[in-house]
Amino acid sequence: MTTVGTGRRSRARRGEGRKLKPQILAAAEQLLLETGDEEAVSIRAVAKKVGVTPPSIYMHYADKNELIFEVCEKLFRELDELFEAAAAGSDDPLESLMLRGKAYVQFGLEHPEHYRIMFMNRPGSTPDRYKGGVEMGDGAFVHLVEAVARCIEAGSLPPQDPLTAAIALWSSAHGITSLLVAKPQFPWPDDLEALVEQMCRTTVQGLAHA
Amino acid sequence: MTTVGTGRRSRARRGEGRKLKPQILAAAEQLLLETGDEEAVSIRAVAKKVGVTPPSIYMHYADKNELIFEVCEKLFRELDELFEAAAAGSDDPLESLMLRGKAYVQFGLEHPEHYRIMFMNRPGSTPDRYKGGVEMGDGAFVHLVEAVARCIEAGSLPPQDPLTAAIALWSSAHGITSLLVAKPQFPWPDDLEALVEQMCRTTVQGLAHA
DNA sequence: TGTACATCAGTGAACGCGCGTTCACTGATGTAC
DNA sequence: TGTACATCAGTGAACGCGCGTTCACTGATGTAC
Repeated sequence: MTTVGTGRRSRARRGEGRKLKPQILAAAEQLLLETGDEEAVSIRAVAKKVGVTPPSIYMHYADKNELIFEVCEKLFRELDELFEAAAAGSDDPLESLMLRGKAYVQFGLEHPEHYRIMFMNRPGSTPDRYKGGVEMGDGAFVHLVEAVARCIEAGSLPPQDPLTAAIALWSSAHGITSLLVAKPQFPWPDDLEALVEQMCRTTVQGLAHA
Repeated sequence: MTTVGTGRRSRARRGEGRKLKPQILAAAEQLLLETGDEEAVSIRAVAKKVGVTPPSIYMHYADKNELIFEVCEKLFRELDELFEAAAAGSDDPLESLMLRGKAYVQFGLEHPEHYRIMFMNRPGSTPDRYKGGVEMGDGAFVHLVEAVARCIEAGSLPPQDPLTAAIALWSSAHGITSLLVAKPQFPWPDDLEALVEQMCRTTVQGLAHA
């Protein structure tokens, strides 16, 4: 467990109190990554990691929910950017769709605890501010729907509801990802990459023959 | 919150101590169902529900893990039986496969918290006794692989690895189920049944064109 | 048939833990006069 | 340039909570003699 910034932290100058906020956010995220355990991200643990006492967290975040929420918000933003970058890897719309799927699964496997929080958590633990907005709705999912629509326009997929098709794609990528994350000791085949590839291909294939 | 058995419980006669164990198990399961919250299933809450003091739980279960484990074990057994019954609904092997998928999703939607524990939980919370056995490995999954193999033998599906195909089917059913469970406030289409139907069909279709 | 005794199925009180959160405070820093 | 003062960025101690688990016990019940 490392401390963010200087080990022994000195109080910020007047007017510079805001500097602590991003450090708290970063500490929360790092803590999640290091421990791989959502429950390890407590106000007390975050405060300790930043090098500050627990009550001072409340100067920057109303409560624990708000902190966790901001962590998630940040992750979702990064996720969307990641997908767009991956999708840009091919000009063929169908191939680009596959790249999205693979990037999705790869993200999940590389950051299982992040993935868990984002996609496998009991709903309602997130604060009121989000009204179903963040999730997958704001960025990544909308972009996925658009990508599917482009496939249909280009004739790579037969005419169909892009929303339903996008849900199918998301579902299948999420399905394999979350099972791998939740059941690592299941007798999975050795070549995971091939499994993911096949899983994505099966769904795309299924949509192509809808 | 109801009490299992008589409200004011009288101590069991000598030699009849074993009678409490199944009641504890039932209380734990009921508590999960009623509250829809895994964290509500604490030793103390279970004891209260049975009408007994917390320490007496330890006469029947070594610790909390063992109790939770037995709850899961029971659920998995029931799940397997449910699938077999659903699959028996059609003689056509491919249709039978679809019925399995739909039964799977239906179970998840009807018992979201059970589903969460069984398929969306962090691994490692389960005790040592299970070595990857219970899961989906012992019963239901093996039966799914066999069902896929029958489809291939019958010529309903082209020759392919039944294990990989079964994983694809499980993944897609799990994908849509777990997303619906985890993200109820996502703007899902109104007709969920149609969505599930389509999801299953897409995957089967994809396997048919493998 | 009566009685001493071992056993069994629990009870009641307590342990230590980490948690989110609140409250009254402190002390360095900038600002107004 | 000097000083009183308000403000800001925190601190330290404590709150009440529910948790899993342990320990010494109790009192009814069956059994052996």
